[in-house]
Amino acid sequence: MHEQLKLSNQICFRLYTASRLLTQAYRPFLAPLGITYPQYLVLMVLWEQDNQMVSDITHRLMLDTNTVTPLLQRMERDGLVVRTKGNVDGRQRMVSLTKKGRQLEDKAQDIPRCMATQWSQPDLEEDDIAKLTETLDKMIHHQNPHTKE
Amino acid sequence: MHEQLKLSNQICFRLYTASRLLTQAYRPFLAPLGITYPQYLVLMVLWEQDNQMVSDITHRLMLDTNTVTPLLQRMERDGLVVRTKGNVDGRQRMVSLTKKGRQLEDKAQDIPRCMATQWSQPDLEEDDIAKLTETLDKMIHHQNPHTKE
DNA sequence: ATAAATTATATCGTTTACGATACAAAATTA
DNA sequence: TAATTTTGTATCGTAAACGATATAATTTAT
Repeated sequence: MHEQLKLSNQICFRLYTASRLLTQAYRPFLAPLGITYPQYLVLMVLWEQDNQMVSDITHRLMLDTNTVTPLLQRMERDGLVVRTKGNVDGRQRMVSLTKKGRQLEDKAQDIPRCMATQWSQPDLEEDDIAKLTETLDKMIHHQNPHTKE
Repeated sequence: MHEQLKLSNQICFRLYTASRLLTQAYRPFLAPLGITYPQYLVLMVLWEQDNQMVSDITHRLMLDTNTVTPLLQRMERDGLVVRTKGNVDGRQRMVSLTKKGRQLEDKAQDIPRCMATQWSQPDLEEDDIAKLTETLDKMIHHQNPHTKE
């Protein structure tokens, strides 16, 4: 048995699992709004600044168009956004919030607090989260094809 | 603009992104073996101990059967495992490595080292990884429906 | 023992991810 | 300007995830 091939030694497995479990924890709050977690991410990008190009969103979320385009198509189908052809550059598509998409921001307002409350626990301190954030940011920066040449 | 709804404040987005990017980093090493990352996880479970029930695998990976069954079916199709009906309990299915599946362990042997080398970097210390592991384990333990009543 | 409830796994439908490829609109070059 | 390359987005195919439901075998209750 190769020691390094044990599941218990795998950082990636931990990230994968923590990501899945935390995303699952969002579901009860997102389902009533009729959105999924990736859709929530797109909405956060647009709530922060409306009318962005598809490429802006892909960069922000570090995803590719082949993931984001269908995601946006479903969001358009569900009346959350509209996609209009860019008039400066005909290849680009501008993504804009609909009224419905904009209104969701208020409904989503409490989600961060709910989530924070839910997994506040004695053995997981503020410091741990800060350190986690810092380390994840380093890893993301290191791995992200956009941030390195 | 609700401050808490900024992407930059989202731990879950960081986990999601770090998980994706790190899984992507495995791909160049796994593709030559003809396996995906989730399949690699299943193999690690079986390399550690062969002949496990589907439920053992789902528990270990903290996944559900509706994810694991199709995963195992693809692995059986690709000749990595076989699934036999349990003779003690007829509902259970025992998953066993084939010769091919067993042989992959040697081929995968260097992957952990390759991965470690690849993202060893000046600003990401041994300590950071240890702390990350610890925090993720706490989060996973807290969120995992199996570990809490 | 027979019916009812439980359990282990499987199936189905929808949404993500992502590699590979296609396509059309710029930008560049010849 | 016509041909070529590049770029932004979309499409296609495959593999995960996961809620909901189905199925079959085991337990429990009656």
